[in-house]
Amino acid sequence: MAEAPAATKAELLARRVLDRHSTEVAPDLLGCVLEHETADGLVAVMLTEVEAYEGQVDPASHAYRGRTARNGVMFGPAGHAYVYFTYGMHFCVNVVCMPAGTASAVLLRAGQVIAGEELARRRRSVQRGSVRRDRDLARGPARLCQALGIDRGLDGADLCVPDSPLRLRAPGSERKPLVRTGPRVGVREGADVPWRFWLDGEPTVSVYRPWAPRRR
DNA sequence: GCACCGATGTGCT
DNA sequence: GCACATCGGTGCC
Repeated sequence: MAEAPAATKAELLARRVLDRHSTEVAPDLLGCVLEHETADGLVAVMLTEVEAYEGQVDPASHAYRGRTARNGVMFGPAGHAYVYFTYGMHFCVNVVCMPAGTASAVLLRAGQVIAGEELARRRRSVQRGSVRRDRDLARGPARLCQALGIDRGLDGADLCVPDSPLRLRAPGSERKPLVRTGPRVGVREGADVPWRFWLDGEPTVSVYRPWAPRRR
């Protein structure tokens, strides 16, 4: 019998770890592994960059103006995926934090593909050309979703149960690199809080782009 | 590496 | 209408 890939061995992340404020959960998600199993195979990504969004008290959060059909999952229990569609063509995935009734979530911005690299590369190459560098496979929130094959169909998926197709695993036993913080990418309101977290020296971390006004 | 810009759907003001 | 929790291509340094 074949040995299971290393990425599938670590234990699932306990829901209680996520049942806190996104600002506390976010740094703890660095080094964890998000994996998605489909008929095509399994892709696993070790998270290297995340951002915290604090719901109704955070003007940059989708939940700031209350519950809608789109953001409903954010108001549910911790440990589920909030997947949204943006810029007319991209998906992004969040891990929901805090108990039901309180909206709080961590946006998964980037990671390193540690299993299913061939499938990830195929998914990323479908839309345009070919991906040259390994580090670009899941560098950026929309690219991370594309590499993992995540879309709105996974909105609300439970990340903390073994029979779910989308799962979150605890970090490996290696010593975790230094966590760095800074302002969130691409937000105007709420640009003053350092709620972006990333692993120091990781080449998979996305490029920081401060919000800039649109031209016509 | 950086600046610019078009593609494109959805949820708001 | 317009602003987006974005990306990939082109042009330039």
